[in-house]
Amino acid sequence: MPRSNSPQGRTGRPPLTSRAQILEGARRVIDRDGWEKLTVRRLAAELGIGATTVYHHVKDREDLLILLINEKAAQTPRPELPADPRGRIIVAATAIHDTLGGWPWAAEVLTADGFIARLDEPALWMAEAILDGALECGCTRAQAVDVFRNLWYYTIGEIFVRASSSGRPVPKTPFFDGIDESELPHLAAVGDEWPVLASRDIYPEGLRAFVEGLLSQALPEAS
Amino acid sequence: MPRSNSPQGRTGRPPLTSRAQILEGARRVIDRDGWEKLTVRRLAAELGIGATTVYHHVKDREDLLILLINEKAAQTPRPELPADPRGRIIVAATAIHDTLGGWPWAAEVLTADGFIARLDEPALWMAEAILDGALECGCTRAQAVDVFRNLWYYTIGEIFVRASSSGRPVPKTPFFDGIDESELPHLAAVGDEWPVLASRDIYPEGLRAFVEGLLSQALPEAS
DNA sequence: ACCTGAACACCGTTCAAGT
DNA sequence: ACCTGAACACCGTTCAAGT
Repeated sequence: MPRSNSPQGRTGRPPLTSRAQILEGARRVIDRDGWEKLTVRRLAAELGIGATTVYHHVKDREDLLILLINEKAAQTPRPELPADPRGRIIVAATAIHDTLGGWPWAAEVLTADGFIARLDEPALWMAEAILDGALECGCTRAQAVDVFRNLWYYTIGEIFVRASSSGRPVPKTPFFDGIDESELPHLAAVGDEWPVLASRDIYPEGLRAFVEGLLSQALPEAS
Repeated sequence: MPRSNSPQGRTGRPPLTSRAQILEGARRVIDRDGWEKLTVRRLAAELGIGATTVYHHVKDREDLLILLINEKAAQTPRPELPADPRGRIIVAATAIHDTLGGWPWAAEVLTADGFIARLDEPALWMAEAILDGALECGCTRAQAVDVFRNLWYYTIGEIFVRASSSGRPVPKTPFFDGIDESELPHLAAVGDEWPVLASRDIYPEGLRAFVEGLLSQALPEAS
């Protein structure tokens, strides 16, 4: 796994494949076949190289995904951050949500512990903005990190559910079939309405509610 | 995939393997080798049968996991539900969290759209309790479903992150290495403290904050 | 009706060897 | 230094055939 910006003294066979080409091929596979089909072997086939060659340019599959995420983040323009600190938190969390919404596979890699240390600066401004907003609201540093983590859990959970729901057959009706009405009256009452209700996007409102709750818990006597 | 409780007129070769034996074997594999190792082939090997035989008793891998979840839920005792409706929401969500915390693989299957319709009654009382609590707090039915979904996203997100963090090498220090201090001052200030802060369990407090936020948003003028 | 091995169409990763 | 095919150790699932 050589660095592209290696020191002067190069020797040996010149590279035929660059890291940039690998990332480009990965993007092509994702765009054409969907991210489930992005495998090391298929990527190699796309580039017309041996599967093993890929391992000379990226450490492993996870490394490939992290590189792809950082590249994507670098290309995504940052939204304007409002003056209101709560607004900044909301805008930053929504930016995470929107970015990952189109790339649900990224969420998979981003659940790993310490993932945040592997991200580059363009991907980290969102975390910074959330910390900044929470601190300006009066949170301690630890509380601000808690706010970030809690919003992260919520956001990633929503994306996972959305990701595994899309591309599935529409749930059949009757929905709660054979449910015990006396034991589960409310679920029975919702019944076939469930799929309809569950298809609504509630992230923006849920996020707002969560931010309110987190801040008022952290600062019970705020001005 | 024959039903165990099939009607009287049975003919042909008697079954050597039952669905119950399959689930038992699956539990053994999970307990001994970890859930990542629960594959159809390994399960068959555990039982000393051909991999293809498994498909006579369960539809596919996902079906196997759903059966396992329903079995687990049936064995888990239900906690006492407090009289306070908010308390009921918290207790039910915490029960989901605790149950899935030990079975992170279940979360994978439970993100699928319409998964809730495939659960049996013992697994559904938690959803019922959350709806019940929200309705008693004055929510409409749609709002109550929103409360459930939002808490579900948060809970499943926390479990995913926890699951992929456990069993990993402890993140190296310095944590945010080579970070741009002028661009990301708060992240730089947290620095090596991040892994310590991130290892704290914040689910209970986050849940409480979220419930507060959701209910006060749904009922702005509540008594 | 139930069970089977063989086969299909894949995975990620390592290793010794070639250029 | 870079690239390779072969190999290792797996996957889920289907299908035609056996008992």
